[in-house]
Amino acid sequence: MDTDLYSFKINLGKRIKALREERGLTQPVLGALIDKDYQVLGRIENGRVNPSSFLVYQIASALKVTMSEIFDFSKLSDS
Amino acid sequence: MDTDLYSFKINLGKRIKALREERGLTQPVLGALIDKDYQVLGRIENGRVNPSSFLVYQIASALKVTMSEIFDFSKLSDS
DNA sequence: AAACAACCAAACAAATTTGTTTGGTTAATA
DNA sequence: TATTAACCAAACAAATTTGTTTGGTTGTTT
Repeated sequence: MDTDLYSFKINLGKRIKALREERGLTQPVLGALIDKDYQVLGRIENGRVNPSSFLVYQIASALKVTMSEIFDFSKLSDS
Repeated sequence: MDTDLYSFKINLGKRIKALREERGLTQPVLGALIDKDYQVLGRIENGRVNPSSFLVYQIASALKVTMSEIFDFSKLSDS
């Protein structure tokens, strides 16, 4: 479920981090792929921001996953 | 193609508008479903903003479509 | 030990989105 | 004609994201 903003940010961050690590990419390397500083990714992965849809779209493209894949929070091991 | 921000906003807006109209919903009605003024939707549908991922997520939920469905710009009749 | 890479997090200004109000257009209807 | 609904668009303040710099931690390597 989890439809509030706080949980959304946390889950989105976890999902992006998991997908990035599955591909063996570091934040600096993924950042270079989308032309952003690694701090931008860190902020997202740690759930501190609600990133723009375009930014998530760019991340999905760089990770070669669909948007639905990124937002499929059911794939997260519930902490 | 179309990876620049300008095209992204235009295409995202067209896609949301198309999906909303397919369901016979008005901006005020869809707005009520996500507890937003209809002007917020108008701004998005007309490509004037790059909405937050959470907002798009809420719209997708209200329209009962996946995020990939919303971001599948290939389904747009090329203007 | 020193150097390096990866990452977290805070801070700041600048840019943008968001919430809201307002005025206008168009089409349908009473 | 008058009214209503739907929509576009501009404007404004407030909130938030974004870009960037800085300092710190951890683990690895030389």
